[in-house]
Amino acid sequence: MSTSATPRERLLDAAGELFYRDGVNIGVDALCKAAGVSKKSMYQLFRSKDELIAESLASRGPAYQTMLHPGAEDDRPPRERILTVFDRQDAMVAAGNYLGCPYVSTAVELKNPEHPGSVVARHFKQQLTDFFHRELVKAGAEDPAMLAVQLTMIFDGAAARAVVRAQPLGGIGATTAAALLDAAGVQAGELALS
Amino acid sequence: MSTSATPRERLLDAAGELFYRDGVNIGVDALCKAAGVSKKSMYQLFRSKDELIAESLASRGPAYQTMLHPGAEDDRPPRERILTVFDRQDAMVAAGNYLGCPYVSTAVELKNPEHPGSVVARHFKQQLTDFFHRELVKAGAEDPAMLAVQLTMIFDGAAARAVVRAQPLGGIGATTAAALLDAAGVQAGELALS
DNA sequence: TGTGCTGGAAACAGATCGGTTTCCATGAAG
DNA sequence: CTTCATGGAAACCGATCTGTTTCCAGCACA
Repeated sequence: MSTSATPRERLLDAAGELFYRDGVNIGVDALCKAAGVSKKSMYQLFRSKDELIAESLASRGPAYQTMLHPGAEDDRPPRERILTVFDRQDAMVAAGNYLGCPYVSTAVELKNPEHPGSVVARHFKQQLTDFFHRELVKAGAEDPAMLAVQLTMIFDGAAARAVVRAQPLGGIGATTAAALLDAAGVQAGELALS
Repeated sequence: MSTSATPRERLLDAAGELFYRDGVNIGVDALCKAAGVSKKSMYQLFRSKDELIAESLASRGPAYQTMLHPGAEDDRPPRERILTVFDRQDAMVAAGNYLGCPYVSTAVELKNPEHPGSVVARHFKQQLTDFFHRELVKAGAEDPAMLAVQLTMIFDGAAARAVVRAQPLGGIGATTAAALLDAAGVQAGELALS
């Protein structure tokens, strides 16, 4: 437990990790202990545990996206940029420390779709769909909106396979996404006709 | 709370519903109250709450499969029989009482893949894959094993969309499954060349 | 040296957790 | 009527839950 970061950052980090690994039902005591922060401080920084759940999900969004999405400097064609997301997910599954999409898992545990954490989860899923949509528009796909949703669905399906520990079938997410892109005519190297 | 069924049946029914609706963290007190059974009786019938979780999941398997899979009397070609699963899932989502696949959701909440409930979840997912596989073999698909896994993945992805309450896109599961079947050459009305 | 603020340690509160036990109403068998 | 097994109601256990409060060590600043 490094004391370098501020108590708020330490709490958000510990929350992001423990809520993901042990579920949102982990106690505040364990959380504060892991963060090296007293409960008093925690309740001064966050109104409630529910707010901490939402804030920790939101705070990890950018890092999570950087981990999944290819950067702007990656100038490969849209199809490759899209498949990169699935390749990176596959790599996390293969590494063995992937317990499903943190946003979907948290939404599953919270049940209530109006919970602030569920709202963040919905927002993040939309951002993934938006990324796919942008790439598909660049590729000149015929129905980018629907295809983007389909890709997001495959992403979450692959995550579910990891959760239930189904017999691993390496690269099944990327394979399926590629099949869908093929069917939609988004081919390797194809770019918009701009 | 009907007193007609045996205490065991009442418990399994209540558990199946409440664990699904409120999550496996609901207390045994609330559960027994809903089932009209005392805790004493519950702990005579089941060794622990964990065992009740697993048994309730297992007991609901057949009914859940009957709800999703087309029956043997449905003699339409494999492609239609496969798409029926997604159509029925879509119907449940549209009806508004669908909170995701009970087996995946429970596995997400339990975290531990060795938990008896997680084992049942894994088993059920395999059964869905097996159903797809049988139909794909009947249809003479080229790689039925992989395609069956892909379809299961789409099923779980569609379930995840329902959980996070993503903007509904009617029939997206069936549409995607159909696109995949098209790409694999499993066409409407096609049957095995037996 | 004295003052005031920050924040951790820990006790506390009231509720609930999984699980066990006691007690008693009921109803069938002799 | 007596006897005995069933099973519900509810108390009880120790642990843990979210959230609050008290107390005090440390430290910047005058």
